[in-house]
Amino acid sequence: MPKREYNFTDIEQKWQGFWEGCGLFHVDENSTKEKFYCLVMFPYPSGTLHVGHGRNYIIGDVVTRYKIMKGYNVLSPIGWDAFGLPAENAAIKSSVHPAIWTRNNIKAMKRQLHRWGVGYDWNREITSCEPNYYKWTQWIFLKLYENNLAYKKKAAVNWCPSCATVLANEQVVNGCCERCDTPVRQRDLEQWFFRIGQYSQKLLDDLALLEGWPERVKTMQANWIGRSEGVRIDFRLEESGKILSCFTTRPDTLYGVTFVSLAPEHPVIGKLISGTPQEKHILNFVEKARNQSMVERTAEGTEKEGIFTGKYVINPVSNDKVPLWVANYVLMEYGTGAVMGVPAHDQRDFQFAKKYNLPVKIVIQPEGKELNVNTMKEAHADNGIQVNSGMFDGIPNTEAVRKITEYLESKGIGTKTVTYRLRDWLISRQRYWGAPIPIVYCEKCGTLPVPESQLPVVLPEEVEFKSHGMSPLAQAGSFIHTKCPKCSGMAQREIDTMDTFVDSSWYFLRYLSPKDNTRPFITEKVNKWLPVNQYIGGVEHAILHLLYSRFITKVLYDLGCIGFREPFEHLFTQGMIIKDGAKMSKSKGNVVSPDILIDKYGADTQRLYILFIGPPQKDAEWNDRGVLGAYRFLNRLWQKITDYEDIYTKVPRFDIHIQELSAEAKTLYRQTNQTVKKITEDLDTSWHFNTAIASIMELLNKVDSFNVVTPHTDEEKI
RNA sequence: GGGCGAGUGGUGGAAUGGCAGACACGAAGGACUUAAAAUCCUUUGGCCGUAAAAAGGCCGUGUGGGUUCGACUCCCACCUCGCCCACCA
Repeated sequence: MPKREYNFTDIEQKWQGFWEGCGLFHVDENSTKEKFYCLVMFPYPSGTLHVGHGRNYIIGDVVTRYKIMKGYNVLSPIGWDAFGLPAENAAIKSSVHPAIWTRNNIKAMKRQLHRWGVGYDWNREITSCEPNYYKWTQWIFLKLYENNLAYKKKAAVNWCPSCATVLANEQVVNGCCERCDTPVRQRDLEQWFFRIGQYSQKLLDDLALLEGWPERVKTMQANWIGRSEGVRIDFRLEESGKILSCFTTRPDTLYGVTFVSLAPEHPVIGKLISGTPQEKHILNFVEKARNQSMVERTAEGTEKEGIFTGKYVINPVSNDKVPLWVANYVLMEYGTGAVMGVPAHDQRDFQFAKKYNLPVKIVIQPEGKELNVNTMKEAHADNGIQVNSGMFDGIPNTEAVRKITEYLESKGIGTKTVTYRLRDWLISRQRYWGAPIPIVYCEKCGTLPVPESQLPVVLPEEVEFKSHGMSPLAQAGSFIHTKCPKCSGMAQREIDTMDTFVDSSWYFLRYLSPKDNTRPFITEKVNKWLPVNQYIGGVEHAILHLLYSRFITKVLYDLGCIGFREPFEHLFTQGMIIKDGAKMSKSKGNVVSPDILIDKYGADTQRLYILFIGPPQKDAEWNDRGVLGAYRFLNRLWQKITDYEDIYTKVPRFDIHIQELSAEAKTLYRQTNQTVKKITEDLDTSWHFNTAIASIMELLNKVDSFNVVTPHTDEEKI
C-alpha cells in the first residue's frame, strides 16, 4: 500500500475553516440547550505567545469542545487585559506608543490563537484599553464612589529621587531603583482606595460556597484575608494619663509585658517627645525607618531596630510601669500600630528584648519543665499554666485568654476585636497606560465624580514619554484642564489611572454584551449566564485577581445590579510549563515558539503534546523530543484511519453483529468500548487528559497487532 | 516563620487499598536503504540464575515507624525539593 502523507496543514486549514463557517463557537442565545460558560483568564498582550501560555487555552478548548459535544450551549469568549506597565516601558525604551504596541501585540497573538485552532466566540472579543470598555471600568469606580466604597487617603509609594518617579514594587531591586540604582525612598501621596476591607468577612464566609474551587486556593485566600480574634487593650501614658491602645491575640500574656512598641508612623510620637532632649534622635530614627522601602522593611532578616522614647506606659492590670519604644517592625496598618512586648512568650519580642537589654518576665509555665529567665534561649509561645498573673495564676493559658478578656471588658479597659490582615485596595497608579480615574477637582466645589453622562474620560493619545519624571498625564494640559461638572468653573482632572486589576475584576460580565454602549452589562443576561461554570487560569492569580473579582461581584450584588454573589463556580488552576529548570518566560529566555512547531508538525501535534505532558494541575517539564512522539502517534492514527476509509464510509455506523465476529475481533470491539468509557471518565470527573490520550494510544497499538495476526476478512467486519 | 504541593526506572509519568512502572521519551540491537532521515520489528527497573537463552527467584515507589490478609496508596514522625505568603502583635 503506498504511503500517503499526513498533511496537517491542509487538514487543519480545512477544519478551522469548517468550524468558522458553521459558527461552531458562536453562541445562539435563544437556544433551549442548557448553558455552559467556560472562561479562560484573558491574556495580557505582552508580545507573542509561547507554548507555556498554550496550556491554558488548550485546556479551555478541550472543555469547550467536550461540552459542545455533550449538548450544552457553550459560551467560550476571549479578550485582552490590555492596560499595564510593560506597554509604558516599551514606549520609553523604543518610542512606540503604548496603544500601538498593545494593538500590534494583540494582532500577533490573535493570529497565534487562531493557528492553535482554539475555539472562541470572536464576536464577543473585548479589549480593556479601548474606550468602549474602560468607560464601564470608570462606571464601576463611580458606583463604588457613590456608595462610599472608594475614598482617598495618604499612602506611601516607592519613590526614586533620581528619576523623580513612582516605582512599582517589582521595579525596586534590593531597595534600589531598577534603572539607576538609586536607593528608593518612601513618599506619601494622596491616593484612591476601594474598601475591600469592609467585605473581609463576606469574602471569608462565602469561600464555603465555592465547592468547585481547589482547597489550596481557598486556603490561600483565607490566609490572605487573615482574620484574627483578639483584644484591644488600653494602656495609659504615665505622664498625661492618655490612652494608648494595643491589639493582641494573646491577652493571656498581659502580665508579662515589659515594654510597648510604636510603629514609626504612629501619630502620637510627635507630641509625646516634643521638646525633650532625645527628640532629635528619635525623629532621625523615625525618618530612617520611613525611608526604608516597603520591600526592604518587610523583607526577611531585616534587623529589628528600636529606640526608647524616654516615656513610660502603665499596664492596666498589673500597674507595672514599662518603657515605650519606637520599633521598625511594628506596622501602622495592622491593629492599632502599637504592640505590647512580651519577650518571654513571643520570639520577635524576645530578640528585641535581648538586643536592647529589656527585662523578660515569665507568665506561662509549660507543663513538665520549668522556664528560667536566665537560661531561656528563645521565647515560649506554646501553651502552659499561668504564673505571675495575679488572680489568674494556676489556670491554663487557653482559659486565661477568655478570662482576662472578660475581665478587661468588665473594667472598660479592653474590647474584644476582630482584625483582618486584608487591607483596602490601593487602586491609584501614577501611570499613563490605564483607565483614568473619573474624578474632577474644583477649587470651589471640591472633589467631584465625573457624571455618568460624560463618560468615558478619554485617555489622551498625544502625550510625551520620558524615561524619568512624572506620569505623561501630568503634562497633558488639554486633559488636566476641564470644567467643573457642578459650577462649570475651572477645574482639574485626577491624573492617576486605575490599577489594571480593576479592569479584570468585572470583564466576565462584559462578554454577554460586549458592544452595548448604553450600559456595562445587561442584568438579565448576566443573571442567566453567570456564575461562570468553569474558570481556567494560572495559580499565580489565586489571591489578587480572584479576590478582587469576588469583591466587585459582591458589591454589584449588594447594589442590586446582579443576582449572584460569587462569579466563578468551578475553578481550575493549571501548572506552569518549565524549561531548563525555570518557568518558561521571555525574561528568562527559555521560550519555545508555537509557530515553529506548528510549521513543522502542525497544531494538533502541539495540542496533543501539551495535554499528554502530565497532569494539567501540576508543573510540567517541556521536552522537544516529546513533541516528536505526539507527532508520530498522530501520523500512525491518520494512516490507520485513512487505510480503512472506504470500509467505514460504506458500513452504517452501528451495524455491527457481535455474534458474527471472530474471537479476536470481539476482544477488540470490547476494548474499543472500554476506551470510550475510560476517556469519558477522564474528561468528566478528573481532567486526566494525559491518561485519556494514553488509552487511545493503547487502543491503536491493539488495532495494529490485530491486523498482524488476523486474516484480512476479519478486518473488514470491524 | 506560616500555608500549599510533590518525592516512583536513564527521563516525563501510570497505578490512589489488590500483578508497581500503563503510555510516551531516550537508549541498545535488527529490517529497509548506496547511505542517512523517516518508518517498521525486538529488548529495556536492579540483582541472582544460564555457556548463551529460558524457566524461576530475590530486591525495589525519599527515610524510619504504624494500621491491614495485603500499602506507592491510609496514619505518625523525619528528610529533601518546588511554589505562594511572610516582622500581622
